[in-house]
Amino acid sequence: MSERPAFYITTPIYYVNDVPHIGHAYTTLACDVLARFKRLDGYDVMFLTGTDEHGQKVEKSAEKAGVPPQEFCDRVSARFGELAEAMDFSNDQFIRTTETRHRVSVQHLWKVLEDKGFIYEDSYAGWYSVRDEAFYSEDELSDGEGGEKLAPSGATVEWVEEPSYFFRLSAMQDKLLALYEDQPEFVKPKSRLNEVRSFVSGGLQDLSISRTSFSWGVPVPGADGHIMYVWIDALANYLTAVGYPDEGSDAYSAFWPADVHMIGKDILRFHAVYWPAFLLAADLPLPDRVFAHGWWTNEGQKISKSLGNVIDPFELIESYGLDAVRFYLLREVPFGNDGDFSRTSFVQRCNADLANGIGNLNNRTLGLIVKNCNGAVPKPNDFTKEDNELLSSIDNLIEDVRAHMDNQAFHKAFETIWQQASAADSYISVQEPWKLKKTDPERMITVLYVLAEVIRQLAILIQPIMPDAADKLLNGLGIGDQERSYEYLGADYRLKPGTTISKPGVIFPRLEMPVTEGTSE
RNA sequence: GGCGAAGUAGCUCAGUUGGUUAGAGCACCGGAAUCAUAAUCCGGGUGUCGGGGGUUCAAGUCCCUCCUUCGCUACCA
Repeated sequence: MSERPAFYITTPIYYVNDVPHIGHAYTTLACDVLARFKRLDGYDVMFLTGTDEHGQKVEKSAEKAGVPPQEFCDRVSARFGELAEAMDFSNDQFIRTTETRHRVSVQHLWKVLEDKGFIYEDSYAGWYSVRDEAFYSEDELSDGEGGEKLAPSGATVEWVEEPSYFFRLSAMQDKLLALYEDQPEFVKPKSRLNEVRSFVSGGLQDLSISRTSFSWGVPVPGADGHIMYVWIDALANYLTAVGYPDEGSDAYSAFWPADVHMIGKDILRFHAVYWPAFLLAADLPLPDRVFAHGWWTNEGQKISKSLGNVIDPFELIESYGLDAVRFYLLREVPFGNDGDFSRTSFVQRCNADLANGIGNLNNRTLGLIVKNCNGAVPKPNDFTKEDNELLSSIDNLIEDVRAHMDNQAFHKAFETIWQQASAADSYISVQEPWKLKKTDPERMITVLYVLAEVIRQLAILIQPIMPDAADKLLNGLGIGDQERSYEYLGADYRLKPGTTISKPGVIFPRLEMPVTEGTSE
């Protein structure tokens, strides 16, 4: 085991009844950036993602596709693996709930909960619509012409009862409220904590956690015909991945409890209420934080399959390049808020910050060095006040960036970094090295050195969000693979004079604005 | 209906415990420069801080009220 501090971050496991879309890419990207940041910052990181593969919908979809459920899962799960590859995600594991290790883990967790008295058998009853495959509560129903009950969809419903095991969620209310009180950052953003608190304050009903009406799931130990129903099965993946039920394993002792469960706001309750309730009941340590991010709209429209405006991450990468896609998604919108995806804002953002910003800064600086310093990093003379101001602000930048990253405030972290790129542009305009070439070549050398050093640190800092572009920038400055962690930020590892510099290529291509469509609707 | 959040520049948003002429980025306009992917730099605000009332020497910031928008209000994930 290493001496480094551990950091465990998870995405939700994605349901294989769906194909990968921008929402999946977004959640996992946020985790990827944080995971990469933490690795560079000296942490031993476990970054987990995967797929949720059980349930009636999967069973039905497989049937429809004419393949066994497992084969269906293999097929769809692979698509999420392809997304991870296309997005250059650095996950350490890809868990699937159909794996044996997960069955063992979740059955063990079940038994623990049962032994501690949190599980009991009863029957689950309600108004069920066969057509909608869903239960409805009494107040959602309306009366049909023949006196029968109708669902909001207009489908007829019938009263059904099936035996089911229940989890005593109702017994956890006080403990949960105490959790939100004692650990107010357990749920972020804060508005989500308010929602959760108000939900729990209103009282909790016990949770039905098994089914007998279908069979694609983890069998309930010692209860023939029962399979586990979604929550315990799905959420327990976070434990499985680090070795549970072997609480003495290296992975478990290093990584549990998780530091951040990253989720979309749609599954907040399950992570902020059910999950800690299960863990409290099982006497297991609780994760530090559940972060619920917002949703994307597409050009102002709500995204839905029926509207046909789903954003395909593969297509985006194809159109704009991976660096731009990764950057835009986490820079454009305050993380936690909903955001609107638009081609115009995409192109504007990427051109302004990437092509015209860091890309241009790199190009003009290295271009001047190649032309005027024999293609090598020059040896600087004494730094002036202006030089020291620029250098010291970038030497200390990691402090602010780290604080923002620890709050999952990605947009602020990047804003902080880009402010320095902007400061470097101001600096180069004031110093005018292209004029110094004739008037004071020694001074020119120092100015170009300062600029190149700023680029070195900027490139190190942006590795988490744009690993590929950062790699190109660092290669351009001759920075070796072993000199790219955050240890190498600051004044102690300044750029080495003499390093060969060649004419820079275009790292951030300028994107074309989308053709404006006619104003007619 | 109940609970909660929010309404600040054309757009997206910052505005600590109330305290000098309300800020940033983008967009826009003007000027400069020409090393660079025609990129960059400097300057420029045109805001009834949702409406109304109140507390205060002083309110975007506190109180009341009204309007608008959004979220949550349990077993699809």
